[in-house]
Amino acid sequence: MYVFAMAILERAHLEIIRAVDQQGSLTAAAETLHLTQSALSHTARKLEDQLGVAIWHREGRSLRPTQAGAYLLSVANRLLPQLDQAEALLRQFANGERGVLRFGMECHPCYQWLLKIVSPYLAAWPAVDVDVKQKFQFGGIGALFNYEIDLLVTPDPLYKAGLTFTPVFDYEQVLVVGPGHPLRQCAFVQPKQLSDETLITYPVEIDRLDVYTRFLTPAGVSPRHHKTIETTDIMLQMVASGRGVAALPRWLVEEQSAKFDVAPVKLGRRGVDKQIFVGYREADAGINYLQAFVELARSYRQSQ
Amino acid sequence: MYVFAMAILERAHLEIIRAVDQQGSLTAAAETLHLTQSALSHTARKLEDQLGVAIWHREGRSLRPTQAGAYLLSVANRLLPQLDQAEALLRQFANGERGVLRFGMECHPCYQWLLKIVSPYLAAWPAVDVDVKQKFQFGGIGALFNYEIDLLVTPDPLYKAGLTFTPVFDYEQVLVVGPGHPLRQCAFVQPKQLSDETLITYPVEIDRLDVYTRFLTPAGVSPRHHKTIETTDIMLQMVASGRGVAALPRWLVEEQSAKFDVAPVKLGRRGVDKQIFVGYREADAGINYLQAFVELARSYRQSQ
DNA sequence: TACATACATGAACAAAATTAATCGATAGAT
DNA sequence: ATCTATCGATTAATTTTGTTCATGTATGTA
Repeated sequence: MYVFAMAILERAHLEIIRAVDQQGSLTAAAETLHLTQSALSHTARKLEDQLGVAIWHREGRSLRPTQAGAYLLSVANRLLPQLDQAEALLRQFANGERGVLRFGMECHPCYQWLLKIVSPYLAAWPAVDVDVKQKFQFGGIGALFNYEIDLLVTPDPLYKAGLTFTPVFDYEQVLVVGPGHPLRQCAFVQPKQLSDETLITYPVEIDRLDVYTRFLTPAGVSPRHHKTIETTDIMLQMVASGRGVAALPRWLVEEQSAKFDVAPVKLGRRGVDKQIFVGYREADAGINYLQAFVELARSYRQSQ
Repeated sequence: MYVFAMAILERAHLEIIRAVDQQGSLTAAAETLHLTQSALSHTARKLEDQLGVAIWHREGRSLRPTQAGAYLLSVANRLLPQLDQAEALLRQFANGERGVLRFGMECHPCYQWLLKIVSPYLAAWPAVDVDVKQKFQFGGIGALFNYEIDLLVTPDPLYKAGLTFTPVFDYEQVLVVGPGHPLRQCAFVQPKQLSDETLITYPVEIDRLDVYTRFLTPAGVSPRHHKTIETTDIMLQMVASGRGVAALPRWLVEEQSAKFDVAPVKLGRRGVDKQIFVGYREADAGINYLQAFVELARSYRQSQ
């Protein structure tokens, strides 16, 4: 394995130089390296020939490092531990103990959900790092295929060859109203009842908003105004102060009702039920820290 | 060359990983490494098998690094330059451009002389480092044989097999007297004239002091007092203030006479002439930065 | 002087890495 | 849609390299 004509110094040479220094003789070094003395003698001489420098002074039957040898020893002591560590780390990669889990998020409630689940996961997998990305040039599915992310959290699974989606969270999408809102006491709201309201949503395309696709649009209704807000907290603040109504997961509203004076109202008689899925490449099914995340997510779903 | 069963990651692997990243494909990498595409493909696959980790995702006809691959790339970018630099430095060793010249000093005037000559030498050989040692368990010759030092500067050459000595400096050892000293006007001093004096010398054994071995002892004379002082400056200060007389090289006294009010007096009618030699191992005769030092020293001798 | 120990050497052998030839897949051009 | 150039994988043959075995030489020691 010579790769370049120029490259002479191999890892094995450094191992030999270090072993000879530690053991004090070629023969002893050969033993620790599980080789014969002859093999080391040959290799050492060849290295010296190629470098054009003596590495040891031969004085009778002992080897004393030359200046070049002393320098090489310092190189060996510096670089060999780094190579050893690299191999150890790769072994962790191989065993699936170490890795980076890159999440892609396609919806705002997904993000809220991930926050809850990531912290027990990190505790269980200390050698795994987590990264979250939210913008994708070719959509979440494309990011999965391009290996930009490893897990996609989305309400819209796409059953496509090479990808696996698993439901991890069920929730009901509800209307959120502020204090003293006329709809607050209703068992449910009908589309027409929003035609005079200001609807506040996250800033995404309308066909990705369930209030539209599964509630307003089928009934041919539009709200009087439509405002977009980035963050959930501000959105709830707006609703609590009577500036409009919003559509959010019921669990999120209930969690935040202690903080903001808001109440959930069912969307339509039947309600709007949603699911969040995680998707990953089938090729990655064997990565155990990835599987572990999916399992953890599923177990959370059971417990609710 | 496998050395350990454990060691997998070789320099060549890192070269391949770096080249594939830089060139963008196996085929292009093979070209820059002067190998065939097949060779790289084999080596890469074998490495992945041994590590148990994929280094690249194979997507159609392109290679995209996996997490492990990205990590290995960072290792390669960190370690390969260090290996390259080590080889470059060894090449300098091989060409005799680089090295460390370790001096051993066996006499105080030798040290004074070395100080004068080292600075032009360092200017001429910027890649050579100089180190000076003054204490030796088995004497200067022993230090030479033990490779503790590379050059011995001494007034006492020992023509022994394996060593070469060259005279590099001739000087006259003289008595140094202070202002108003009765001997100051004499053309020379005789041993008896020192029997009432205080003699100041460096702190070494008497049989290594030329005032004794070549002047006082042959005449059976001893000075009244004998004091020892480490440093030349303090010694001259003592002499200048009339606390005693000393024996030093004439050139040193003349150099310092501007600074201290001292004068040289010949030791005996004939004077005491001395030589400084540098000795080195014959085995090192081929080291050109060592030869260069000896040459430089000799040329200084000529010019004086 | 004999003996043990350490490194060097040459030839034979074993184990690799490398190559050549070929295949299948893919992206881009016509 | 088809063709073509390009890329990586594969197999078998070849070459190179590393290792061992047996032996030699030098050195320090009982």
